[in-house]
Amino acid sequence: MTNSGRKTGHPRDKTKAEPMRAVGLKAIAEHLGLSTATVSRVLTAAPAARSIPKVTQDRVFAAAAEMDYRPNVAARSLRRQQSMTIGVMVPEVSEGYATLVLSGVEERLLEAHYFYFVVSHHHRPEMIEQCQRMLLDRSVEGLIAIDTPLKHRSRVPTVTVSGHHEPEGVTNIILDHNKAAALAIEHLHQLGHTQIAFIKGQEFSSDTDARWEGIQLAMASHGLKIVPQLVAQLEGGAPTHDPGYAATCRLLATKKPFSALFAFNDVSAIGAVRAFREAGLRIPEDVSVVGFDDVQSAAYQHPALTTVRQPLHQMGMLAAAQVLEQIGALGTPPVQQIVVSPELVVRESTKLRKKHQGKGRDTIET
Amino acid sequence: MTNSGRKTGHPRDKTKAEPMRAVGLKAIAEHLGLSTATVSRVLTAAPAARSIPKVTQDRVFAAAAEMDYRPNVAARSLRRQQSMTIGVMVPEVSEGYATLVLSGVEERLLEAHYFYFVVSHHHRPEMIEQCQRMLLDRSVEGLIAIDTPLKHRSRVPTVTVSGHHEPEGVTNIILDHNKAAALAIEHLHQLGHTQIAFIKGQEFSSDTDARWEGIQLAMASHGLKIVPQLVAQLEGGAPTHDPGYAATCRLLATKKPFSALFAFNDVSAIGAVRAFREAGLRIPEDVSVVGFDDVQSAAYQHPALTTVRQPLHQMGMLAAAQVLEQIGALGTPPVQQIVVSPELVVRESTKLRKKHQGKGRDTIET
DNA sequence: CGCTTTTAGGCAAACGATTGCACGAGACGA
DNA sequence: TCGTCTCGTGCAATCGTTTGCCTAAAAGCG
Repeated sequence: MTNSGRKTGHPRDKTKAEPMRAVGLKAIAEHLGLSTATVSRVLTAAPAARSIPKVTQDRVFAAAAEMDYRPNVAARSLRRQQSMTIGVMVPEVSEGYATLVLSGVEERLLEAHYFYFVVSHHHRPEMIEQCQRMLLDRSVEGLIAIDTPLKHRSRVPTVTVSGHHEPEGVTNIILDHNKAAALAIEHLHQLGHTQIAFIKGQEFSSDTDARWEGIQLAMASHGLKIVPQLVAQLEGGAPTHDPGYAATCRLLATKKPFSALFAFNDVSAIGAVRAFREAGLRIPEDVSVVGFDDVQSAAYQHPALTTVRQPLHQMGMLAAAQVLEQIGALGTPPVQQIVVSPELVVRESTKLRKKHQGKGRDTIET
Repeated sequence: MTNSGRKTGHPRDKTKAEPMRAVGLKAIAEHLGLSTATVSRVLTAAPAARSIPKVTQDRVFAAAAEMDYRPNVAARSLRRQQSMTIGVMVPEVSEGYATLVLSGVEERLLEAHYFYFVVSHHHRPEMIEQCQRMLLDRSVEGLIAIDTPLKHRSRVPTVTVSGHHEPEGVTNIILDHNKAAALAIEHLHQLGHTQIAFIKGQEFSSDTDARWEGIQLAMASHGLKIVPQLVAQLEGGAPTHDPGYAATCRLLATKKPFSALFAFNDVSAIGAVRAFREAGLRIPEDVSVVGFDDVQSAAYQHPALTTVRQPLHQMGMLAAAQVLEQIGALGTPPVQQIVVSPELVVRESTKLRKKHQGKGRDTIET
């Protein structure tokens, strides 16, 4: 595929093989004429360090700084029985949704000096099982599952982001899908749209059902009917716009008229836009399109996508905060569910419905 | 910002407090009437296990499986002095470029049973310094720096992806920027474009200079001149299309005519497209645009972006492979540089130049 | 002045897996 | 029959920190 040329390697660096073992407590202790116990207590600000006089403490700190002491994590983990690491499971690393959440997770975790392992399972059920185990084997202290359905809970605190029907004991960070659907439907309804088509999520996506229920509720409360032929479901797991494109083609093939589309997520919405365009339909003049998530590229599209924004970064932070809380059993009690609110971002892909349609695609409200 | 409602928490699970310590070698050994030494040797397939009879080995394996033995990573790391973990530094986790590389890294590392920590530095130099230290403190065995300029090498094998001017001893996975530029320029030239505008990368981006040199070479070899006014530089670190938009506005403000733009990356190209459109210019009819990287959303754009693709996933795999190789001092010798080839992906944003321009923006070749 | 605290810090046992060295028992060659 | 090997396994030290328990001097106090 791509040629890979190689330049000469640098010689295996055997020069001045520094046998300089990393400095440990031992080294500091000897250097100071103290015991490792004392040094450890000072450096970790252990309660027992209260009885150690200020001057000694300062000597220890000074020596540690000067000798550039770095505690050995393996030893510390072994002794303290904690790894300062949590595991994160995602469908794909390269995809917009998960990485946005991930950035929130990272931010919050690093504050607490925790690190995280990421593993992706590409929606393969046996893989997600395996991921869970691999992470536990690495003795993570907690698990965050992003858009990942868990079969059973683990021994460690677990929180899911956009999980549904999770086993007992796992905390779920979830979007208020009813509100989300209401936001979108209300927006479209206000613009005069009554014939609305939908793209449902893939079966494996945890949000699919909850969102659909929200849509049904919202449609009903606006006195609108869902036309079965105007509902298409995403198929295939690839995180590309193709499924959305295909679903939209199916929608168009039914010849049922509609003036607006509410897609399951932004990337399928983008696929839909392309399909519409190829069918000679203009966005938003002929069809209004509402996406979901508000991934970065939604705003860059032409037309810029009107979408329901999920506070993904914040959800990541909440997830991380929850795990940390449950690990440390800190102040606040663990909760079962945290629901966050969506936000409608109106951009260019939605527009007031034409009263008299030009293409025979729209219908006039009765 | 978003309301977060909380549902009742599940009670702190104190029921049947399992004091069931995780099974260790000790447990297996006792259960079998052997010593931990023997069990360890069998399970790790240590050389000394050669003298252990098959039947004993089988008993050990059986017991381990049945008791669901999981080695304690902390203890193993402590003893073996290896963490089976490598550290990855990226500018942002949520951004397309880095995550694509990351997915390659992950794929290759997991095969070798290695995990990785990710930290992002948001282009802040003091942060990248700190990241390096934090990762080393976590005793990673190797470092991968993605689009991240390193000040000095670490004690561990280090490989950069798209790094330039790196300190001695770090391996660099790099794109053939001369070829990349040649691909783009040649494509545009063949389409009849001679007045080409450029968007250079931000100063902090490692690729900026190498790419620019490639462009100069390519332009010269095609007998084309680079017009200084037609060169704008990206400013600001945000991973959004705004810098590209702004740069393009500056380009347009010079009133210098041009019929094609070669952007530093896809997201800036997308920003450029928007700027053009707002200025009443059509893509590709009035201006051809070439992006760079081929991030996911490039293909979803309207018009779909012609771009120079970097094999990012593969670069990630190569990076991971190099680190592993250098860690294990396996067969192949370490190399200083691996260069991969770009690929031109022609989509919809470039087009044969009009001979007689409609808007007075183009020039006729002399 | 005796007695109880407090102050200051050391000893040594964990934590769980790995590994160099050793040891007893049978096999084997002289 | 007496070494000498190889086989099969165990002992115990080690990796670097943490921490419960201890000692010993100094300080407080009635």
